[in-house]
Amino acid sequence: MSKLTLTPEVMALVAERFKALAEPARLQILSCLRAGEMAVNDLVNETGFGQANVSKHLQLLHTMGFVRRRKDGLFVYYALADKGIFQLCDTMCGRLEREMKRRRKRLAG
Amino acid sequence: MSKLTLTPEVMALVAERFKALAEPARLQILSCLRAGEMAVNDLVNETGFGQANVSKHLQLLHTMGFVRRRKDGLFVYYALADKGIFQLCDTMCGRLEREMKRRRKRLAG
DNA sequence: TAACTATATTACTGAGTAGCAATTTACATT
DNA sequence: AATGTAAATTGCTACTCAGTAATATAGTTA
Repeated sequence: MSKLTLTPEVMALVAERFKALAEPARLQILSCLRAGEMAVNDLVNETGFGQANVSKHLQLLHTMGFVRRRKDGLFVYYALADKGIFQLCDTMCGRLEREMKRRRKRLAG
Repeated sequence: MSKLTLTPEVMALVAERFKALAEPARLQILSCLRAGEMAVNDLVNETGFGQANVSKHLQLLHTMGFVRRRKDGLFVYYALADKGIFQLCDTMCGRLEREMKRRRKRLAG
C-alpha cells in the first residue's frame, strides 16, 4: 500500500507513468529487454523500428524510471530497471484475459 | 502469472488499457468512484469537468472494463468494476515513491 | 402531449506525440 | 587529424485525443 495521497499532482505523475506504458512500441522494447541488457542498435534490429524512434522511446522509459542506462565506449546498453514492471503488465494481462472470457461467455450465452 | 503470450496484438490491447489510465481526469474519476457508485452528474460536480467530457471518459473506462454501468430511470450509475484497479495504481505509486526517494538522495549525496 | 432532466453523441479546435529523415554529438580507430 | 560508427537530437508531418458547445436521445413528470 502506498503512502502517497492521491492529490491531483500525484495523479498527474502516475498518469504520466501509465502513459509511458501506453504505447505498443515501448512495451515491445521492454519485452525485448526481458532477455537482458541490449544496445540501442540491437533493439532497432530486434523491433524493426527506426533508430531515432527507439532512442526517443528509451529516453522516455529512462526518464520514467523503467530502464537503466550503462554506457560502454560507443555503445549504450539499456536494461530493465527492475522486474516489477512486468507485475504491472501481468496484472493488466490478467484483466484482459478475464475481460475476453467474459465477452466470449456473453456471446455464447 | 498470465497465460497470454505477448504477441504484438496482445501488446496493443495491453497498451490500450494502460492508455485508459494514462489520463489524470480518468484517474480522478476512478478515485471518486472509490467512495461507491455515482451518477454522471455527481462525478461532474465532484470533479469539475464538463458533462460531455465526463461522459466520454466513462464510456472509455467502461469499454476497457474498469467500470460497470447500472441504469435507473434517468440516471446512470457508474461503479468500479472491481478493486483490482487500485492494485495497478498502488504499484505505480510505489514505483513513483522509490523514484522520488532516489532522486532526493542523488541531490543530497 | 408538452416540458423537463440526465446522459450520450457529434462536430470542432488545440495540444501532444509517434515516426521519419537529416543532422549532431560522442567516442574509437587508423 | 581524418574517418567511421553508435546514439542523441532536431525539424517536420500526420494523427490522436482531451475538452467544449451544441444537439440528440431516453426517460420522467405535469
